[in-house]
Amino acid sequence: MLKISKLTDYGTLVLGTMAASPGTQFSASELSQTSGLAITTVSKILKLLTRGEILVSQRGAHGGYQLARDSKTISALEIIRALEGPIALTECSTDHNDCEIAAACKMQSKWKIINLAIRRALSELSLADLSKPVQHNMNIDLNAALAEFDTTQNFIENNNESH
Amino acid sequence: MLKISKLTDYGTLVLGTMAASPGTQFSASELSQTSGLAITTVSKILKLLTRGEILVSQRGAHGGYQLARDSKTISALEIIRALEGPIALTECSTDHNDCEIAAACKMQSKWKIINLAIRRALSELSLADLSKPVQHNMNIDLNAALAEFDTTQNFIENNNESH
DNA sequence: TAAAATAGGACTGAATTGGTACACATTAGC
DNA sequence: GCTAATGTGTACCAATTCAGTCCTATTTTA
Repeated sequence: MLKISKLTDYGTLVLGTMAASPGTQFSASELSQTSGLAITTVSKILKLLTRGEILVSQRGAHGGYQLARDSKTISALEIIRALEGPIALTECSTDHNDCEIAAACKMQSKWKIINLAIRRALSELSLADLSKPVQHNMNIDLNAALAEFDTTQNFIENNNESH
Repeated sequence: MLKISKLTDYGTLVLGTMAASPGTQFSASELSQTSGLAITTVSKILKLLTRGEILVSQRGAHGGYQLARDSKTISALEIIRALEGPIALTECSTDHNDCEIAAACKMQSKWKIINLAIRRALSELSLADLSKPVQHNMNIDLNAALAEFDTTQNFIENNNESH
């Protein structure tokens, strides 16, 4: 619940190391040593982060990884999304397409709004913020999130199936 | 990731129904019907919420459940905690007591601070807020959370094992 | 061409989650 | 008291997710 997976945790650790030396290229084995994590695990993380366009990779001998851009422009949300996959906003459509529990759909589960609010806050939190001593106010604005949510919801209703 | 489990989602649905009629007692089967959820599932939820002191139960024939107190004084955090168990703040001590990855511990994973901030915000969000149209500003104050985190951390270090 | 490195995908064991089942305890009403 | 209705507790199961590993390309440097 509201938990960050270990992979993401490790990811920020690794990214933190990289953010400390901008423009430097690190190999997976280097990062494995500095982080104390198994090289296989680090590789997996680096792979995912590259796919998420947070890192750029250089293949071949003397290859490695480096940050795709300034750590100030990399958000916590991006990192989470890269390492834990896209965030399922509308899990309703996955299971029961006939939607027996219409009442539940009606309720429009406020959690989604809260999630959205949190997500919004995370998107405003940069890797640089994560690496430095915290001196940052995360502001979660439920009203803005609600507006965003409604837009998404309308989109879904206009384009999709039941409920 | 940062997701609310279905059980919690269902839980707020059920609680929402109950909050709409304060002081009324509902049986599990009633709530099953109004929510469209299986009675077994609803029972499980109600049981957990009772254990979490969010509901009070009346056993026997014509028994049922009702809110333990005013919905304004029931926080989203409590609901989550009741339905998803205590939030593991210090997962570090669970796995590797010898703590090979000291570097990771050093980093003190800022996620925990963020989690704490979110948790703090959730504790200020009441069931009443969840049931009503949203007109509420959730404020996540990382600095306050950081202070709280440090206190917890010191406590752990003073009373516990390695690292 | 050999060595060093990333890329992709498959696989596995463990943990979590959602849901079910059943035996038991309690109470209301006849 | 008996019985039906209802909550309690525990155990269980299937499905999914998660963390981690491994193997086989592919790319690049020297």
